[in-house]
Amino acid sequence: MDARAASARQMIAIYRTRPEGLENCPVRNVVQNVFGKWSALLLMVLAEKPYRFGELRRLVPDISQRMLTQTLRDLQRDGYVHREVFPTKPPSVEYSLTDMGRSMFDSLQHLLHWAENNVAAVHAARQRFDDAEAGSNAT
Amino acid sequence: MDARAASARQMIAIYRTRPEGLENCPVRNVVQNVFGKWSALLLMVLAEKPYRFGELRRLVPDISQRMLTQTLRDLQRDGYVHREVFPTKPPSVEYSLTDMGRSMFDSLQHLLHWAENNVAAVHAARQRFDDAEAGSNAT
DNA sequence: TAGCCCTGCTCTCATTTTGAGACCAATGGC
DNA sequence: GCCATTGGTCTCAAAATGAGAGCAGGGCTA
Repeated sequence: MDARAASARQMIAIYRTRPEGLENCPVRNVVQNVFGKWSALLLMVLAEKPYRFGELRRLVPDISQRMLTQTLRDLQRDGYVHREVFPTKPPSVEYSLTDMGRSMFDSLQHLLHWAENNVAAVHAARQRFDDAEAGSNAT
Repeated sequence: MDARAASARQMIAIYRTRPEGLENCPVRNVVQNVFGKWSALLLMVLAEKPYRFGELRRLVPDISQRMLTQTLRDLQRDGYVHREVFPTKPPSVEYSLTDMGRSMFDSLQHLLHWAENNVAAVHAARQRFDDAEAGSNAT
């Protein structure tokens, strides 16, 4: 009917033509990395300006060094992030968004803005759900 | 400078004012659920039309029944999905997008469309990365 | 009336992913 | 010599996920 339904049908169609399974749906394959636990947050930080490894670590203190390394490498592999090593002593590494990363982030921004504008509505929905659940449990 | 950087700064600012940690960043808290491994896919399917539990299971065969139940409950809790039980024998359950779910999905769509249009570019970037890595390993 | 199937789940256990923190090499300052 | 810096990797524990059995309540068929 509308673009929304058409897109869903298209993705489902792509999906169902492949008996091998959903891993082969190309759209999902691309989106999956952006949906990683830390990906969006790092992209958001890097959208502001380039940062060094240690700076990212300080800006996002609840990420482990291990996951920071891994997430940055995944984003670099997909072409969203550029990694540049400077021959200082000790060597420093700077991460920045590529043009493709900026292009993708512009699309991601719509969802982030929706979230900013609807935090209260989502929290209200959660509250209603939890209250209803507690009520039915207490019966 | 632009909206992109302003939004990042805003989120980082919200974040840094809370010594308790990033879990309290309201935007991240909301977005996290949409970024779940199966959330976007289910939203996309439900954007087409309402479906019953078993239908969703057949449409997305590589999701486990456990994760389907759990993801649908999370989406329902956040107010994106409506769950309705019909008193048939045996009872059947229908899941559909709420108005809020549709509103959110419209924002998510931008990213999905970007992915559809850039699958080839991402795959090319991955190929370059993997080739470079293999080359440096073989040195 | 026994046995089997359907619905939409939940429970258990194995595998995978993530987190916490130690360790590393090279260098600079004291 | 000794400790701190850089950007990592390695190991082991905890958490999330997958695979598959079990379950309740009915309707079929025989």
